[in-house]
Amino acid sequence: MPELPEVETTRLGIAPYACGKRIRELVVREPRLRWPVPADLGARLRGQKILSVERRAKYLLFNTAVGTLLVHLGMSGSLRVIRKATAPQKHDHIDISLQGGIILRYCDPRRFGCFLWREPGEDHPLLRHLGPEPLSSDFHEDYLYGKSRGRKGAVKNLIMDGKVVVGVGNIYANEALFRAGVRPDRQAGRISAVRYRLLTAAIKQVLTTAIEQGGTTLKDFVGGDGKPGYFAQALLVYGREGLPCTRCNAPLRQLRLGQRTTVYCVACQR
DNA sequence: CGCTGACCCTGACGGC
DNA sequence: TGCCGTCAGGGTCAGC
Repeated sequence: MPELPEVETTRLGIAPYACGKRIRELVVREPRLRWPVPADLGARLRGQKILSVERRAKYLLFNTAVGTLLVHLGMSGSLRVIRKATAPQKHDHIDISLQGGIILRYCDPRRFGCFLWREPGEDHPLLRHLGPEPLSSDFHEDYLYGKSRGRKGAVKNLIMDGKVVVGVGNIYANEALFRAGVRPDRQAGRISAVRYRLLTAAIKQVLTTAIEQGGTTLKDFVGGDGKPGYFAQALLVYGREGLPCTRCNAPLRQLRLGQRTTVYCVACQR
């Protein structure tokens, strides 16, 4: 489920329950995630206080004095707050049991997520080559324009490339391109600086709005009914193939780019 | 270095 | 009902 807004929503939802608490134990029912959960992860975390919960790209970082627990939700993962112990369901692979009885329960049917360890000061390979955060000032029009020069691939693939900018998943790539009026399959290197200004702004806007609306999902999330819920945000193109464009009424078209479904308006996006 | 395609896994859904 | 193919919001990696 998670795109960046949902990861951020998750972070905001669990941080108040996790920060300052000690980890009682890590209960790993299924270690076979994207990479195996390290066998000594529980031993490292036991008794450690969670000093902060940060996010980098779509990774959640649980910082302790002895190192950092690195969590990715993959495609289908969720991490929710369990107030009173209930029986784990089918794909509830890991519990982070906290002092005070709260459990952070990790569910991930497809097991594309991960639980890994980072030593203090370590330059972790999974984080090493990540591009700037899309909502930071490091991500700006000149930066994206510069990155695009010489690239022959589709612009949609460029903005979904984590080495260029992190956190732009398939849904929001589609949405941002529509709002910026840029065709997803256009060669990245052949788009003007002016249009990269529009695109950069659209990416920031669409993610900001989604995070704000993710905030409304927050209560459900923390309340522990387990419903990941999706953003109430109206998606203008994603999932609307064949339906009329909200701007010009032309039927939206679909194609595949980098093995991912792409929807756009032939008339509005150039 | 840039780009493409394979791959990791389960579940939902549509067609027959 | 059941079986089969297709698709799904993540990302890494090998190979050219």
